[in-house]
Amino acid sequence: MQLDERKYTILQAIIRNYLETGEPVGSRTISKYTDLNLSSATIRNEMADLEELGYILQPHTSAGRIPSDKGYRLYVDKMMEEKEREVEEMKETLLEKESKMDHLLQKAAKMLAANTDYAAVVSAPQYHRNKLKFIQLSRVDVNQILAVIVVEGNVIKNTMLTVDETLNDEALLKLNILLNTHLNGLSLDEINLGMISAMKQQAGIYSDIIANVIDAVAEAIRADEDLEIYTSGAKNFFKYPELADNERASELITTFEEKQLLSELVQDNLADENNTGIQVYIGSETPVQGMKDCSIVTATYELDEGMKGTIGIIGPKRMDYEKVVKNLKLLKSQLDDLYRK
Amino acid sequence: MQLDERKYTILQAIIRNYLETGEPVGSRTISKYTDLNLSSATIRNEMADLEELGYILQPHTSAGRIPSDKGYRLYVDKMMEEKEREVEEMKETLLEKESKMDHLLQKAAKMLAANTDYAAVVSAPQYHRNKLKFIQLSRVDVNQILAVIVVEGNVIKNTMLTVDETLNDEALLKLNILLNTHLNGLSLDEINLGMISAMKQQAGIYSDIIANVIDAVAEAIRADEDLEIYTSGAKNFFKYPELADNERASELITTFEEKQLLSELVQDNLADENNTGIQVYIGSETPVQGMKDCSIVTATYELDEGMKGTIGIIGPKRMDYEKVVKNLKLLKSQLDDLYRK
DNA sequence: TGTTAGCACTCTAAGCGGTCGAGTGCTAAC
DNA sequence: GTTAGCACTCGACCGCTTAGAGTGCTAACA
Repeated sequence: MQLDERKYTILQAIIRNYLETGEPVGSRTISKYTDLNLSSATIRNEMADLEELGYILQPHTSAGRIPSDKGYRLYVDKMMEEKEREVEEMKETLLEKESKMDHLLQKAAKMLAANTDYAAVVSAPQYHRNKLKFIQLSRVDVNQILAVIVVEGNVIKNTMLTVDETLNDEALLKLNILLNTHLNGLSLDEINLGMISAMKQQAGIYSDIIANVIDAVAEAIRADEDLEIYTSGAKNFFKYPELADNERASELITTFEEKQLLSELVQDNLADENNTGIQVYIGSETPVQGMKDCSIVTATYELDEGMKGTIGIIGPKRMDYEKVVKNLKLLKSQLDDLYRK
Repeated sequence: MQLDERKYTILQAIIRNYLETGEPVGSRTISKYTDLNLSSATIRNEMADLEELGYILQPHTSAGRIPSDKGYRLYVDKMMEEKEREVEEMKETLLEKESKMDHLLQKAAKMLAANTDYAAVVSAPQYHRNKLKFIQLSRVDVNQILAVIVVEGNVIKNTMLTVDETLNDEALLKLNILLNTHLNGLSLDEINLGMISAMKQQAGIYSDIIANVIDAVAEAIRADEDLEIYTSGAKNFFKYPELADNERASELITTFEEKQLLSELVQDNLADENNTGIQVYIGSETPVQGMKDCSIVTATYELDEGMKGTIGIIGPKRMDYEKVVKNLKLLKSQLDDLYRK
């Protein structure tokens, strides 16, 4: 058996209706809902076929049908093709250029959640190709030294070091020069042990300081370890009865609170090199444990060469995919443009 | 009518039992539960009195009694007197000295939530008496200057400035000296407009840079504007049926997610100057909207002179106050000691 | 051959009445 | 002052019935 034009129209009608109501939909409803002018009996025959093909499910005998994951998938794939351009003309920068990245992203998540009535996730951009740009040690107090480390992409890391020996300004200057001449422009892979021990030797009695700074450098470069994730709209889960029962809600809230559990999602998204558009995970397709009853739609934005982050929406499987995709594309294009003009 | 010894014993028994079960407790239960050796009928009489006095409530005729806010309050006040010392001997540092403050506090919240089975809140310490300690401008790129600002208490703020004119190293050094000689050791109140314009004049064509740096300084000093709050254990709300119904849960989760809504709590706590111990808010006493059905227990910790933060537990009114107080005192003493030895 | 009307069947949700048990207030007796 | 006893109240629970939605199947129609 094949999925012909009419079957797809009926499937589409079932899904659209189910998205609205959240209730299983029956043959009579479809018979009126579409302009196919078919009786409920005919629809029933087609529905039996669609069920056999695996696109729809019956929760129990004598209930209406609901879309299966496979059904949603088909629907989403077809829909995505159509909606491609729609967004282009809506581009207008709603986001002012916030000075602080974290505020900006938190605000983006909030906006996304508010616009869609689903839960939203935004990950801070991750910096790949990370090279050290600049190191500076400064005296802050009689026995305290501040190390400032700047990595390509202007990620800044500060570390406070306590020094026992009162190291004089001249020695500090030397250390600064030593660090910068050796390390500038290098990536993590390029900083090897030989280099480090050479530097330590040159630093003499201050080799401890070098060791501490190196540690801080390593931490600054692989910043992806504590990937920052912003969320908003957890309360929206409660708007959809199929997610709001205690057990499920508790699981979702936990995942949402322990933001690191969402990192899978971000990783999965960024890993996909040639993924320029929108990614949709339906039900069990999800890379995140504990969200099997949800659908997740994500997009990747790119602030600057190599600085990629993820934005996403989490909601019930019967989410309004069109609205979600539109919102994500919009936000994506805004973020993409933000630092590029 | 007066609250005598026996009435209090009965009240205590009612509360203890209710804490365990979450169900209204009847006279027969109390008759057996206590060692007063009174029949249920006598208990009933006393309970009628306690109800008249406002310490307990009857959800409906022929149901058992549950404690009122006033009843909890009495119970908590008495309990607190007794538990004062118990904690002292348990002090052992479970928290390793984490290098990163934010990680440490997030971990503290997590621990608190895990130990108590309630939701936990931890606020990052706020720095009062804030004085500028150190400013440094460094060239990072041909037209990029990094400004590092260190405030007393070693709060560090970085700002990246883009400069049009290619300002040379000598000029940069001058600006550094200018900034440090004028501003070091000053608090926000002490930096006035006259001072700023004098500096701008001396800076000549680089007055823009001074202006930008001053802005960053102002932001660094009043860091309390974006008070950082860490939470954990939102899922625990679902363990208590009286909080887990959709509407209430949604409200709680929202408050918990929008952490800024919890700032009232922190402010309230810190404002109370001579509050050295534990604060308990029962039901409607709460300073946080949307937590009227909860009890909140908080403590204030002090990392270093003037660096105060708040830790707290949010749970149902029938929370295990003894356990909660013990845990908070423990964590408080750990945090207090952390940077003091 | 595809479409449709009709019918018997299934299953759920909702309403109803009865019963049970926990708990109360009151009264009278100790 | 304490207690036993009793009538009363009220919610939880159980089983039953009913209404309604929706199905699958069959037979008739174009």
